[in-house]
Amino acid sequence: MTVRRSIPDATVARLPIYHRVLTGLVDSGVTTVSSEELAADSGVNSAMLRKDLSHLGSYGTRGVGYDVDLLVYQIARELGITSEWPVVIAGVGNLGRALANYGGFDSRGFRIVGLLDADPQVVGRTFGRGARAQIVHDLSDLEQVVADGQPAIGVIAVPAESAQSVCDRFTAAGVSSILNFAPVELVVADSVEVRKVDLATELQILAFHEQQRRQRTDRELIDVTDANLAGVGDRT
Amino acid sequence: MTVRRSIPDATVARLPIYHRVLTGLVDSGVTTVSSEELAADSGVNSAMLRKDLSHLGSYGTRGVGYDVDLLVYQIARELGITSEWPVVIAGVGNLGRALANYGGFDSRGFRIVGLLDADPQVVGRTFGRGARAQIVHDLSDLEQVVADGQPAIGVIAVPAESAQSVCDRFTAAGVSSILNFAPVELVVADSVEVRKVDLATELQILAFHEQQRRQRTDRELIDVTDANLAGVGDRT
DNA sequence: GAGGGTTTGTGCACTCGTGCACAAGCTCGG
DNA sequence: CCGAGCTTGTGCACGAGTGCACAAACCCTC
Repeated sequence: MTVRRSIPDATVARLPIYHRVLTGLVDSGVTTVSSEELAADSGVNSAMLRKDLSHLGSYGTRGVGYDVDLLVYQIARELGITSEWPVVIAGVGNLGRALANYGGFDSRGFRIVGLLDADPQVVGRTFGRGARAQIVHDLSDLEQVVADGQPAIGVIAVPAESAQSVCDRFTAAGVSSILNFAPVELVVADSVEVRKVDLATELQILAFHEQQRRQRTDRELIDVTDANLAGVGDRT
Repeated sequence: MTVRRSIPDATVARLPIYHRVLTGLVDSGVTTVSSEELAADSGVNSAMLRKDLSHLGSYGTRGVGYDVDLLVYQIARELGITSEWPVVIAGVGNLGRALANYGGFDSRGFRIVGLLDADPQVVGRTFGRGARAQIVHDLSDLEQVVADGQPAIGVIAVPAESAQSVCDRFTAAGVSSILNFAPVELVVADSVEVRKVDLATELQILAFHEQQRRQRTDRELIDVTDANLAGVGDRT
């Protein structure tokens, strides 16, 4: 009798993927799926998928598989998609706009309740289509926007210089979860959770592995020890 | 005598952060830094930082700390920032534009050699400021753009439906590293490395923890077991 | 030149994540 | 009603990552 709570972080990070894949299956009219199929579509090992799902409870049927509708619902409930999450976005540059226009938010329970920017040329403009349209407020009205919309999640898409300041004001206003796109390490109280997405870092990790691969193949061609990397110079 | 190669993945993922923080220190005129300080600025444990850096070699001085300039160079070399990495971006929506305009690319060795989009209204337009300006090519010219620019890294910022197709064409044309922003699990050959950034997933992870926190505090207020969630209601 | 203070580099132990392999349990046909 | 054939759920072992704690090594002062 495992206590339902305390799902491993690694599992939580994968649940949204399963949920997305399963939603696709629902649209395709599939009603039952095996761990093998779902794992393949999600790009993970089937044993890991079963263990992940077992943390939510025992919703599969041995010899058959999982009921797609039931599984979608259970994952949605665990992730909190069943309720609606107000989100506020600071910084309406290209990145902020990409988020404001992102179609997948509504269906996953997120609702943008405020856009903020410091640029007077942007303040007052409207982004987002149809019912999701939102006017951009001045960044100085942050506290008021948070008070009105009561967002639990704040997105920081402002330049690095102002990220910490916006973060401080968010947390002071009661925002307890922050998604940070600015390339700085935010300092926050323990009660606040921060997740970071750094585009340059991701590219650099790819570049590193790319370089490793090239050095490896280089070494297979000409078998020279790399002891003398004195002349660093141009890698043309 | 550890063999220089085979740096742990977890370390590789942090090197870009150290590099960024150190670059900031250089700009501030700092010449020497201790593991304690650098770790604090990078948001990690100091022992972990020292172990990370030890994988590059022994570039610190006991009793003193690390020479900032030397460390910046060594990390840059390890990450491959010393050479230039051509990058091609497919999809010039808000996200693709955010990348095209991102200022931190040049300084980290990345150079955009091609922008691609399927929308005729966007093809032919120019994005990026000054010397980084780039004309948007038609997506059907992907192979030609890759042949001309010889990019090692391809960024996929197209809608989910066309992501796999673009990915296949990228890899067929010789791109061996892919950064995927589309919410799909790409299927590729083993020789190709894919990294994924999914905005909705990040928000859902935050929402999950937010919900956990609320349930925890709720339970402290009213101590009711959640055993009876039988009446789930309509799952139309 | 010697000793105190400081900081790096790393051995060690612990935790977490992953995947194999198999028992438990379901369905369906006879 | 029973057995064959699947598929789930999980015990177990292995590997990777993390952080404490300490020896090794350096600088500076006297």
